[in-house]
Amino acid sequence: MSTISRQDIHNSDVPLVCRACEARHKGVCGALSAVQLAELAKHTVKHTYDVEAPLVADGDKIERYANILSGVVKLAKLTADGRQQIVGLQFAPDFLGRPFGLQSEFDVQAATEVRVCSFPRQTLDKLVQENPELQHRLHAQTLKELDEARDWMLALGRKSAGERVANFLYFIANHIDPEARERDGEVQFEIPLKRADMADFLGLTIETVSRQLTKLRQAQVIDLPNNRTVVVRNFGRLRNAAEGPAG
Amino acid sequence: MSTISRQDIHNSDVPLVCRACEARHKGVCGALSAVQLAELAKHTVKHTYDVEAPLVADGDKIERYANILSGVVKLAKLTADGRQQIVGLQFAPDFLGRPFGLQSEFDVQAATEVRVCSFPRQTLDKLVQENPELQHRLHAQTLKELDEARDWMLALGRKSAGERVANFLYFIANHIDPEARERDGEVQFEIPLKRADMADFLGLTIETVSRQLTKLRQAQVIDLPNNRTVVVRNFGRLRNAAEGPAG
DNA sequence: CGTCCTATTGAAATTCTTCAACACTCGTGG
DNA sequence: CCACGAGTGTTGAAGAATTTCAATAGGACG
Repeated sequence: MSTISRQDIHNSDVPLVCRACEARHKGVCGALSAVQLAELAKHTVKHTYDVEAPLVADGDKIERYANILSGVVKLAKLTADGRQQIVGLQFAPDFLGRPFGLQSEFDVQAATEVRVCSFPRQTLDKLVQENPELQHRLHAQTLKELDEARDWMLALGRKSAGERVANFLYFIANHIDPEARERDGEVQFEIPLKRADMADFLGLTIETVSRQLTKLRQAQVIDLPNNRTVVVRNFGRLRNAAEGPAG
Repeated sequence: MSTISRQDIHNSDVPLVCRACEARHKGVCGALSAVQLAELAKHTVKHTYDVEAPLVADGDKIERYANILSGVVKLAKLTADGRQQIVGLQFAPDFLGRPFGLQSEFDVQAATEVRVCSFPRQTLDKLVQENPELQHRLHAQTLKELDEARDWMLALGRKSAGERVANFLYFIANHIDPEARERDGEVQFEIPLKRADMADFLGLTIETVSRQLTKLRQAQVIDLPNNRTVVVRNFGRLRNAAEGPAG
C-alpha cells in the first residue's frame, strides 16, 4: 500500500493552506497531485468546533466532507428512548464523511475541541473519478474503520467491564503513541473523552467505568494523576488486562 | 449508485459458469464487462463447504477471493481464552475476502452449507486496476459491512437480551425477504444459525437466547414450529421489541 | 434402542446497573 | 478572597439482568 503520492511535489507548488497539514501526507490528500491539491484548496474552509458541538446530526444530508486537523470526533448512535452508543472515534488526519452515501447514519460530535478542513462533497467526488489512488485511500480508511468496529464488537459482546476499560486505554495509548507498546518504561497520555463518553463507547455506565479505573489503579497497572491523565505503569499488564485470562 | 454494468452484455458472451449467478448482477461481478467476466471465469472454481467448515482461519494468508453463491458465512473473532464473537454474517451474493489486506482478521466459517465461486487474489486485483466501477462496488460492500457492524455495536452495547434477539430475527427476516416489512400478514423463515451461533452473534449465552425466544413466543410476537423455523405473527411488534421502549 | 447433538427450563451465583450521597475543580460574582 | 453553583468524577448499597451450573427433553442416526 503506497503512502507516497504519485508525483513528486515541490513545496512551492503546494497550496499555502495545505503546508504542514498532516492529512496531506497520511490522510486522503496524500493521493493528490499538486494540481489537484490546488483545485481542492480553492474550496476548503477551516473550522473549529467546541467540545460537544455537533459536526453532523443523524439524518442530515452530507454536503461537505472534511479532514480532521486536530482533536477527536465521536460517531454516536441513539436508540428511540435515548440510550447512546459511540460506534467510532476519529483522530487526525482521518477523513470525515461517507462516500456515495447520501445520509449520515449517526451523530457526529466533537469529543474534544476539533479543527477540521472541509470542502464540498462534489469537489472531492470529482477528484475521486479521475484519481484511483484517492478512491483507494478512502476505501482503505473504510476498511480500517471496519476493523476497529469489529474489534469493539468483540469487546462489547464478550469482554467484562474491566477488560473493556483496559482495552480502551490500550487503544487510546496506541493511537496517541504507536510506538508506546514497544517501550518498556511508563507511558503517559490524556484520555480525550470524559467518563460519560467512555461509558457510551464501552457499553457501560459511568459508575462502572470509574470503578474499573480504580481497580486498575489499585492493581498498579496505571496511575491517574487527574481525571484525564493516565500513566501506564506496565504496558504488558495493561494488555493482559485488556485481553482477559490467557487460554 | 449504479447497479447496471457499464456495458451491455449479450447473454451469449457471458461465460457458462456465470449465467444464472446472482453475483453477476447484484455482486461485484456486475461491474465486469463480458471480456473481463470471461477472463475471471477462466480462473474460477466452485466449491461447497459443510456446516462449520472453515473457509479461512484467522491469520491465514488470503490467496483467493470468493463470491457466496448460497448459504450463510460467519466471521468470528476469538479471545485468548476461547470466548467467541461473531462480527459479521455474509449472504449470497456477498464478496468474501479483504482487498489490499494481507491477512484475515478473523475466522471465516460456514454457518450453513455454503457454495462459493472462488478465484485467485491476483486475478481480481488486476481487474480492479483497470475497472473503477469494480473498485467502487468493493468499497460499497465494505461500507455496507461497516454500517451493519455499527448497528450491532449499538445492540451489543446498549440493548437488552430481549431486544437483541428480536433485533436479530428482524435482521434475518429482512435479509431473506426484503419486502417482508411492508407486508401485513405473517412472515415465515428459517434461522440460518443454531442457538450457539445466535448467542455468539448477540453476545449472550445459548440459555439466554432460548429464554428470550420463549418470551417472544409467549408475547404472541412469533411462533416457533421447530428449532429453526420462525413465524413472525406481527412485524410491527417484532420491530418494537427490537427497538426497545419508545422515547 | 442408545447415543450424540441441540435446545429448553430451573435455581443459584455473579456482574453490572441504579439510586443516592459525597468530593473535586473551575469560573463567577458578591 | 471566599461563597456559590455547575459540571464532573467517585464510592457505597440495593436491585436487576444475565450467566453459570445442572437437569431434562426431543430429534437424527447408526
